[in-house]
Amino acid sequence: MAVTLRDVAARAGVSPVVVSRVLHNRAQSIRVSEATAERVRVAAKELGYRVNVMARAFRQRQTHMIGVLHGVRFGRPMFNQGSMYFAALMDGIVEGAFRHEYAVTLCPKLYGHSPEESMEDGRFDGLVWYSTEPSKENEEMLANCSVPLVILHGTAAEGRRHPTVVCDNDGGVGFAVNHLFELGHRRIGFALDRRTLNGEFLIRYEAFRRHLRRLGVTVTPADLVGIHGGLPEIEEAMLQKRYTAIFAQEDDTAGRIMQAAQGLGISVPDELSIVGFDSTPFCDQLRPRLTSVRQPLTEMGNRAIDLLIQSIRGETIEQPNVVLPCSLDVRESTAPKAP
Amino acid sequence: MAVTLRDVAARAGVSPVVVSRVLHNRAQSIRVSEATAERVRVAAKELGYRVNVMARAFRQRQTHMIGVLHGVRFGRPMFNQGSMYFAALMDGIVEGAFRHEYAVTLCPKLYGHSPEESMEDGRFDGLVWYSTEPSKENEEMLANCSVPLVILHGTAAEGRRHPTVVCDNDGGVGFAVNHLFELGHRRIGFALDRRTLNGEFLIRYEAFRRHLRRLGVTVTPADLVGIHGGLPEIEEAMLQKRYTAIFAQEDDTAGRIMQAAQGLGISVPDELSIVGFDSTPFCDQLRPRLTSVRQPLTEMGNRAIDLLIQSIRGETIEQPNVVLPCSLDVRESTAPKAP
DNA sequence: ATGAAAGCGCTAACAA
DNA sequence: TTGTTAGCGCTTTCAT
Repeated sequence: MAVTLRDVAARAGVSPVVVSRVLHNRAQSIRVSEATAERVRVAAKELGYRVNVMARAFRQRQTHMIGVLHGVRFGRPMFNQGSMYFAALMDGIVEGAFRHEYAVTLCPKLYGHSPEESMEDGRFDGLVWYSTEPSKENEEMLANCSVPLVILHGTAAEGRRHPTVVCDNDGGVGFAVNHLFELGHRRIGFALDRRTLNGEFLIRYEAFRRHLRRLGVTVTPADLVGIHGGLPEIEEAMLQKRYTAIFAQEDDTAGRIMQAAQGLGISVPDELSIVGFDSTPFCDQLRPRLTSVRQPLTEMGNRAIDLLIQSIRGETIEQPNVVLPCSLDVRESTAPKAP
Repeated sequence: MAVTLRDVAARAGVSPVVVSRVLHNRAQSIRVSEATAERVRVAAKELGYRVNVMARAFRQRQTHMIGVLHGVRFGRPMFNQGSMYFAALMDGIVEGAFRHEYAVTLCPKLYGHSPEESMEDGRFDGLVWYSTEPSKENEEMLANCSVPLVILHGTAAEGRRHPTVVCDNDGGVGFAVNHLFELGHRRIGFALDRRTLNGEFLIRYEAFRRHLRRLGVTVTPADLVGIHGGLPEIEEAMLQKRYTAIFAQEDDTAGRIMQAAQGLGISVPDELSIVGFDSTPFCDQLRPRLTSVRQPLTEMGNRAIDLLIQSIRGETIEQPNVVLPCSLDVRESTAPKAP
């Protein structure tokens, strides 16, 4: 059996309360004489005392643990797969949490059928929700959550009461559009994969249209290249719509388009320029390497934790809706429009 | 205040024990009549009862949480950096843990100055130790740990009492050596970075020598190319020792050598073939892409959890020292020896 | 400065 | 089948 406060107290000839105060109390005054305190410290060391964090968490209703989740209808998160999105995000989340002395937990129940069950089972002081899909079900879950929570990839505009962190999608899309425009492109398509629709695609699509209009380029709804089956839509877009450039709102999608284009004998970037979104390491694995809008995922995770800690502490958050700037990583998949 | 067992019991007109049995007991017989049980379930639902997992963990001395750590003298783990080693490993660990209904926690205390303090503070049912350095300090920590623990990248040979999981380093190195030999290479160096020495480098180095001897190639200790400063050692190895191939026992190191060689005007793979170890996504980002021995990191993490769960359950483990096979991913950094 | 009492929510052990 | 008792280890409150 492990050594408890009681044991230390007995050895030091004091009550358990005193031991608790000496060893664990972080208040300015521990209200114990230095002599007694020293006796307690010695006893604790001799016995090899170690606090039982579960007992403490139970008693204090404070676990110093943060949970990470993303709503239903998706499987468990993968670090080393595809665009490494989750790895980049988690680096920020873990860094932030560690900075505040919080642990980060991946809990199977948060990725199961009814995460709402476990969101408030006393396990987590706070939650980071990295929403990929703005479904009604998910919004309800968020609305009903009584534990501090921060929404990543979300905005305030949707009537939520939780703090949010998002990248400047509009600005990011602007970089991509400007870049393509300056290269001489005028026929530009906006591509998305209907199977992995995220909560930001609409914002990005509207930004896309707005920025092109600003530059005097006409865009029609037909310029939205939806991919769900695979080649057919891409083929149509390439051959019939005769785009000279495509902006894909996710790197994965951009990669698929690049592959499809090459399969059709269309040379990238000579005949078709492609820009992706996220600028994950995946971009460097494509041939040619993918030009992409960089979303500051790690910093977003970091900031989300800052907001979460404030929320846990009950502090009022002056700016609860954070928007972080994007940038453009120009690689090899974009080139001047062929004359 | 949250709804407790007591509240449910009161509403259902039974004692708290009955509620506990109905809602939480997984034994074959809950020893409660179906009528009562139903009443309890209804009451629980009406009140929106949710178990307090901290209270339960405290009481049962079981947290269903697994901790991940790596010993002292290293910082916090990064997912999206360098070779993505940690991401690959964690995918296996998380998958395994979720499969057994365990949560995985990254705890700042496990990466702090004295992880031994927190290894046994009641927080974790078990630990996964992915050791990178076999220091005395770390071995002591392992020896003293009273919580179930599995060592990744370790072998039984070192007198440890914990289960271990490791890749077949000898076989993996054999693949690399055979590959280079078949390409005609005879002057082959073994490179390592002294700043990131891991517990397996010696095994790999000895395997390297053994396999070359087997093929009738002489190897001397001078063929060990140590990198700690950077260019100088690499330059010497390239220009004076006139290797036609280098085997680096880590992808990162291989990458650095590739860069250095190219800086010296040595063409890879035409003048110098390079093979790495791990075959992480990093290999695809190098130019030329790096041929590398694949270590099944994700599967290793997965298997480590299986062992850990057995250990937690107190089951006897028939085969506590798992060795998983490697393979060779041939990419672009190796070519036939120039005539 | 110190201690006594009480209880967080749950479940194991025992009793009825 | 159901209930009573007791206590996990800690900290908060209140008394001394």
